[in-house]
Amino acid sequence: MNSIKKRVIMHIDFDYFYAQCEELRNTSIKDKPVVVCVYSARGNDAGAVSTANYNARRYGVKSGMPIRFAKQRLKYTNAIFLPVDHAYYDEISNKAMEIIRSFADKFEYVGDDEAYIDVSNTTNGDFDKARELALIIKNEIRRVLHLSISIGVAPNKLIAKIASGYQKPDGLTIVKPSEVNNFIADMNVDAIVGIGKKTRERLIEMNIRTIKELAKLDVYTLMNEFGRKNGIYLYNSSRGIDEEEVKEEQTVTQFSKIITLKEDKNDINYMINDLNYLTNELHKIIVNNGYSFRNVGVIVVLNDLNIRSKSKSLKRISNSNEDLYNIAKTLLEDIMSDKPIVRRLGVKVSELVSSKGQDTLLKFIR
DNA sequence: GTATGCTTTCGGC
DNA sequence: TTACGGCCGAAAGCATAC
Repeated sequence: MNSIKKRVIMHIDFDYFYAQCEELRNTSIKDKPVVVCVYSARGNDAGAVSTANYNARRYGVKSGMPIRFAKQRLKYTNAIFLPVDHAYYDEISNKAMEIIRSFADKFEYVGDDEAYIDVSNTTNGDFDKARELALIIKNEIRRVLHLSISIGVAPNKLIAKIASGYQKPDGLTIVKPSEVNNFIADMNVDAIVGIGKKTRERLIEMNIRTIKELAKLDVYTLMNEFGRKNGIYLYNSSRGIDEEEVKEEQTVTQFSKIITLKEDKNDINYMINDLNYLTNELHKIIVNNGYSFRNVGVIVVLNDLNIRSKSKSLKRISNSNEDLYNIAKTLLEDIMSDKPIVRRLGVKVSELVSSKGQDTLLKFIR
């Protein structure tokens, strides 16, 4: 029968992924706090924490934290600090994704440690079968790769994503269609992807904090307050409704490259070498992936960690290194006109067009 | 006024 | 006491056109 079938969507999330990878190749560190770090060029342990295992998290260590802060917190432990090794993590990620894909009707890669799969056909819309399948996937990933993952199973991507984070690590949370509304009712509105700080604050002003409170508003009020598109989105998602498909091919939208300067600079003349390096490296990435770009941006992080950015859309697409450098230089001159003290410098390109692409080309012919 | 698209900032991992 | 990456996509802010 080809009638309408209940959708069964899984969101799969690898637990503390980078740190877990490190535990894999050196099992002796497993019982210690493990902190995977991105060290900057400044030495002295300058840099930030990328991921930490749960032994480290118990001490309040979390991603984004300065490395030296993490060291302070773990001073009296036998903690292990390691530099990120993306090549190695990618290798493991690829193997894991291959296994997950083999169980999926449709597979969507989200990142190194995250994927959605649609298993509506495989499970015939049956959430009990879905639970068995999720356990099989977890077991298979554990058997082959010795890796633990968390899975959320739900009727759509929105709820599956919330469910995978509901119990971690090594979690499995099933939310059947009839359970969706109870599952989200008491959560804060920002559990919904798409509700950020501003929207949350505007809702708080309307005396709305939880999803069930949000669901009491009618769609006209929401459209009036947040615009047509956002209003409808809020109306639906507060009811656990989300029609987004699991997309086999999700397209890259930007590439960027950012570095921490060896020392703070407030003079563009001392930043030109770095800018040249960044645009050259970024250009290699663009070319290697077979893209052209229509937007160039420059990002600067000041010594007080405030951020400034400028970007520019091009009249026509380009893939030239000269264009990239010249535009980036102009943007940087603009940013540096009042001589702020700069700590980090980055360049990005967006509005990408695959050079081999067919359909994508059409919309750029004017 | 609203919808759309472009620019800038935010936030997760 | 302080301490601070490198990416990405999403959200927010703003400009422009009807």
